[in-house]
Amino acid sequence: MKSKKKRAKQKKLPYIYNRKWRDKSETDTPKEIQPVIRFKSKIEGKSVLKDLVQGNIEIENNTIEDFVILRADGSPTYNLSASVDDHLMGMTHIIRGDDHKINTFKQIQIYDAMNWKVPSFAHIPLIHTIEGKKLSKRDNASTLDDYSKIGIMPIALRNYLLRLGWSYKDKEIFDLDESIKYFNLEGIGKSPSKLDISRIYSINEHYIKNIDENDLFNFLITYCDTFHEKITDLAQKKIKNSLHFLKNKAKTLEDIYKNSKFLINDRVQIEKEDKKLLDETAIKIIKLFSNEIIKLTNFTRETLEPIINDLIKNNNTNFKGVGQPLRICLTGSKFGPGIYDILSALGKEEVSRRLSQIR
RNA sequence: GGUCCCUUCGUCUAUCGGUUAGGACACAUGGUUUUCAUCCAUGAAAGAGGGGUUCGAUUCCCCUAGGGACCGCCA
Repeated sequence: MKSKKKRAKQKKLPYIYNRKWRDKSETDTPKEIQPVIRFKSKIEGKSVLKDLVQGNIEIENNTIEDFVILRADGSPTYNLSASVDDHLMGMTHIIRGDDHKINTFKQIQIYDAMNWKVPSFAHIPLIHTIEGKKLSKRDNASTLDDYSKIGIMPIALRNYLLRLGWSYKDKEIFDLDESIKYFNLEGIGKSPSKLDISRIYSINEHYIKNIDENDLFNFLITYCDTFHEKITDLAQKKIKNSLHFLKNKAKTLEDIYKNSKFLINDRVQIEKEDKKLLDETAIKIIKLFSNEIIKLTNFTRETLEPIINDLIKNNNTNFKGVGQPLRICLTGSKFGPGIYDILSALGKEEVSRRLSQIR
């Protein structure tokens, strides 16, 4: 058989099992081989699958070969196992990928042969990569874990996947209750859709900014524990208090984590590139700022703003001239949360401590 | 190659015979801003092609093209 198949492929002819043993009796079986058991599939006529998504699909029965249901070792193949299992489990609806369409014609014949009630089928289109091919496990962003790793929240991915290949009017954001309430088979499109990572980021960002802050906090801590580092109770407290501004600049949990690093680590590490930005004037401004804040009893935006404004005026510079050195000294990075957010999150003592280490 | 399926902006999609073809993401420009980002405004951007049916087709039918899935003693 193997050789026949090869020949068919070379000649580019359709291969179909020749049904050689279809009508032989059991006694004709050669003794020296372990036979497989094939299903005596319909040869005449057509079959119609009333698919809940795809509509009616018609196929000539003779294009379905006598498929194997028991292997040589006696174990059942997928099509037999799936049919039996689904029947025994009382399945009423089978919703699965498009790639199972042909199997359905085989499985329906098994149901019929057993006189079982045939369930309803819905074959949903596959998800394609951006290149337009079936998404497979080999693709680097195909598993849930891949998305968790980059800080995509489950609820965001759920929302994205819900809207991929399905729609309800112009609605884009669905919480869990709405997903259940509005989802239906009728809204599913027939053509495969491509996975668009920027859309996933965008929805994730929406959830980061709009869900309850306690929920966000829990997602974040779980994420850090799993993929980065264990966050101490003290650091957790600091993050929780600052989450309202940390989340503003984030598309992913990873972004929030990065923005929180200055709260997690007490030691500030300044990159070489950034160190260059701390020239004489910058250091001078830092010193002046340090001296000013010592006098403060309240350490808030209201009390800090006049100090910074004076520094800008007296040193003939702009906000960047003061804000950037401060940010670098306090967080080790040019980028990050707003300077007043950083200052009040760290508090007067910590700010003084970090600035005193600059020389 | 055979069988089956699909086809509206770059992407996800709305439209169920009559619309300036709508929205969202992404993109571009401008504004706000304190870096990065957010936010706001504006803009560019689509019915694969050809035939029918019809007063009228993105919408219904046919053909062509393009794309996809399946073609295992895998699931």
